[in-house]
Amino acid sequence: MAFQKTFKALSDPTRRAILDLLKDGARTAGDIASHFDMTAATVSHHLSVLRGAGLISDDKRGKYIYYELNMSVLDEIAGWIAGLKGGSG
Amino acid sequence: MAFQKTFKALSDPTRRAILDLLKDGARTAGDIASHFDMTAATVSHHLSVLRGAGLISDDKRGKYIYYELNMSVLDEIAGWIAGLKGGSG
DNA sequence: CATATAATTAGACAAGCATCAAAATGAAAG
DNA sequence: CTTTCATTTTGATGCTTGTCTAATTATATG
Repeated sequence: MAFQKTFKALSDPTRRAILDLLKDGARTAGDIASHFDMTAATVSHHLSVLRGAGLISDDKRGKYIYYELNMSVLDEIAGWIAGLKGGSG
Repeated sequence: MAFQKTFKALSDPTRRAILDLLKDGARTAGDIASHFDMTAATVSHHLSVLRGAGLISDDKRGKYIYYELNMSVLDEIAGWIAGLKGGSG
């Protein structure tokens, strides 16, 4: 499975905070960046990692890029955890 | 929450494989190490990271140390994912 | 076109991390 | 007590990563 990118993406606190931010709906890159005490370039990098892991998707509208949560990959993670709990299966 | 150590621990493929190995029951450090193409010292380091994250617990019996899965931390991760899916709550 | 705004990309750097070999700890057995 | 086995710890090394500044792309507007 392609868990590697996903877990790597989730291992950074800023990236998890971005996901938390997006759970209420899509936001622009600038809006997201304004919530963190780091440069827009750094946040853009984090968004790129999240996108590469399939955790978010982007939607360009004019000057803005809207980012949105992508649940399916998170479902796979949840499934993996459930598998650990299930025992030998 | 103290997710940071947990997600960092899960971000390495060897450590996830160790958890997969332990889902069927406790194993000694040597047994675990024998499943990987790396030195016992390296596997010991990974076990230490997993223990530090609360993902496994150890049980020393004589010459051997048995490691065992610890589900409660995984439950917290699953809960966090569920929270993302739930929306604004 | 020139300017302003939104966002990314490029390049550099320090901190962190996985790995190994070698040394050290701890427990059992001769 | 010395040896052996199981495991960890130490110290070193090269790769990865998060961050920044500066430069670049892309879109809208005067």
